[in-house]
Amino acid sequence: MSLDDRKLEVLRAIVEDYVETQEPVGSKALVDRHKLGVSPATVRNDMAVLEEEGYIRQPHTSAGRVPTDAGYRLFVDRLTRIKPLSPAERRAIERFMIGAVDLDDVVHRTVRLLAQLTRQVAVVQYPSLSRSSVRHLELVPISTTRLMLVMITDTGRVEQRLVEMPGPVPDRDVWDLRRRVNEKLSGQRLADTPPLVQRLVDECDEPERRATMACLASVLLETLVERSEERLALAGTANLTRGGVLDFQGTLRPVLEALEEEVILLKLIGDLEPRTTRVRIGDENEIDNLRSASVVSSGYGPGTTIVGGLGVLGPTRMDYPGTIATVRAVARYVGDLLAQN
Amino acid sequence: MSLDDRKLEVLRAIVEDYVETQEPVGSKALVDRHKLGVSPATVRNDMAVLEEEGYIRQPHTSAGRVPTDAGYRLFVDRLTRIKPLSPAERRAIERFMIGAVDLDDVVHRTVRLLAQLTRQVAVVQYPSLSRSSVRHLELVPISTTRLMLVMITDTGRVEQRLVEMPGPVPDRDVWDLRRRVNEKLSGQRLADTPPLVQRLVDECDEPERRATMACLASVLLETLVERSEERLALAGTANLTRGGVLDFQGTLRPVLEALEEEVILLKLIGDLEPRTTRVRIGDENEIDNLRSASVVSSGYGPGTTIVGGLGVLGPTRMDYPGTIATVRAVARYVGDLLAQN
DNA sequence: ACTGGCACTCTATTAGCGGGAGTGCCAGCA
DNA sequence: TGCTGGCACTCCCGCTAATAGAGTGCCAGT
Repeated sequence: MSLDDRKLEVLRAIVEDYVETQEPVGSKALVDRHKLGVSPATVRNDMAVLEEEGYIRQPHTSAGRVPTDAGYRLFVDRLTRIKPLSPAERRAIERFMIGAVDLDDVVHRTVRLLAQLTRQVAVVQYPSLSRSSVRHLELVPISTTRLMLVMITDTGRVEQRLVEMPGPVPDRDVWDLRRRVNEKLSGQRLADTPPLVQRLVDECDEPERRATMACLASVLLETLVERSEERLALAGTANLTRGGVLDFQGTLRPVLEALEEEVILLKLIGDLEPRTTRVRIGDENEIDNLRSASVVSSGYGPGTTIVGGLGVLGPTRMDYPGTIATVRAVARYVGDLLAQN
Repeated sequence: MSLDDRKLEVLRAIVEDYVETQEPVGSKALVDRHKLGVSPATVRNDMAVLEEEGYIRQPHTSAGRVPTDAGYRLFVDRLTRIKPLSPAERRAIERFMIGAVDLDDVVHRTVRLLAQLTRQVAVVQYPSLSRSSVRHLELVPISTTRLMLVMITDTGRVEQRLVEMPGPVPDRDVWDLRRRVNEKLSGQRLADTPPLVQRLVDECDEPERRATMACLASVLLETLVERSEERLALAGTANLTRGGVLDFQGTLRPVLEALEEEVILLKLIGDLEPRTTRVRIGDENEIDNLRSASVVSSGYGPGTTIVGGLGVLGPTRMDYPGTIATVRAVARYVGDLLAQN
């Protein structure tokens, strides 16, 4: 027994109603609200089948039906009509984003914008270092044996690290280091730098300079490439409390805990494919704490490349079409913004 | 009728028990748990007085007593014996903080440490720009008409801004600008810079350079001094869910909302006096959303100066002595860490 | 293949009823 | 004067029972 058109229509109606009302939906209410052209009894039969197939379930005998994760999945995959953004939303995006002064500002505005538009928790990843190129490296003497290494990427990120030197480094050596490092690394994608950095060390002939360069190199590699520091911004946590304690099966606890872990958040919005919006529903999230949540995420970047991810997290009972549209639009907008640099 | 010693002792007992058990405490339970040397009836009389004076109240007739905000205030002001940190806590602080590689790292570790030790929401302000001095200013050409201005402060903060120039700026001019700006501003406290920056512009004789310098100056003043960008780190939100829904009168909503507003958080941990730990209890917070919360905060910085604030936020029903001790210890530790730079 | 009817199940709500904790008050005692 | 034991009172909490209502599954009829 497969699912004919009407059954799918019934599923859509159930999802839509449940998302809106937050209450299990029964056969009678369904035919009342949606012109399905059949009687409640017929709908009940369809429901029985849908339940059999695992797309809906009843919280208790003789309550209405509620979509399962599989039901939402089917809804998202086959039943979602792309909902164009309202002009109001378009305007909101523009109004929110114009006047951003630097990358920090862009990221913060984006994350708040997302949270506000979707009324959900929003996450935005800073442009990933490994996907950026070096625009400039600066060395600033802090003390005789300490340098501050500042790296600026083409995506506007600025990272700094303190470098402890093996011995005093005179100013002119700093200048020299600075020149050589920039010559070799400027314009290179960060992911490609390791061999270049190694070469830099090898090319030093005087042992002293070699030592300082080695120091610098190790910091560069270790903290900027390997431990490829990803940064995140988060907003809209308060939105978790909408819909009472009903969503998230009683406690926000696990969700809040998950949101505190950068690693987890990165997993949520990582590994994205260009120009697609990914939806992970309930159980599809590998993280146990987020079994009652859904995540809609998308990569962003200039053109079709991806330099980072962004997304929103909410109860599985969420307005998927709207959320997907918004996330996609914002991601595209941010990408264009970056392209302008 | 004033409060004699025993009444104060009763208040202390009530606060301590209530904090521990989360339940209204009655006269019988009190004499059982604390050796007060008097009978329940006597305690009841004392309680009646304490209630009269507004330090405790009963949730319902014939329930036990619960401290009021005023009661906690009295407890904190007069009844708190300073509780020394346990060796375990001391060790935790050290273990947590060693190996911090840069300011970002220090701040993040600190905020997580605070959240973990106090089991509360922790807030840490980055060293305030206005209280820091300029260590170095760097200008990096991004395009012919765009410069990236990078400022490094003595507290380790690195701030960057994009500067849009009125016309193309040749490289040697950039070098010149860079030198002059650094000569004038290095080592100056940021709060003192406005007149100096103005002077920089005045001293330019050629009209072209004057124009670029003016541009630079306006960005410097506007974004770094006036809109003196304060940054914050937050951790431990999940701790709000401890103690069920009982604290915070039912909803986390308002609290979570407040925590999203940087301005509010800054107010909470701002205006601190050196070497003191401030406690704001319930109604003492000006922010309506936080009427059911308490904030323990302290300034930190090298020596007795303050470069930023940190603190924790939790239910009014919190372990004040312990929290105060922890906040103070962490603040001091971070201050010492900064002093080592 | 759809429909109306019907009996059934289960939930949520309400009311009623002790048990128990805690109080306030009072009279007695050091 | 201040503390204590005793006692009646109040109110919450938890339990049970009863009821109303929503929704279902099934069946016979069209």
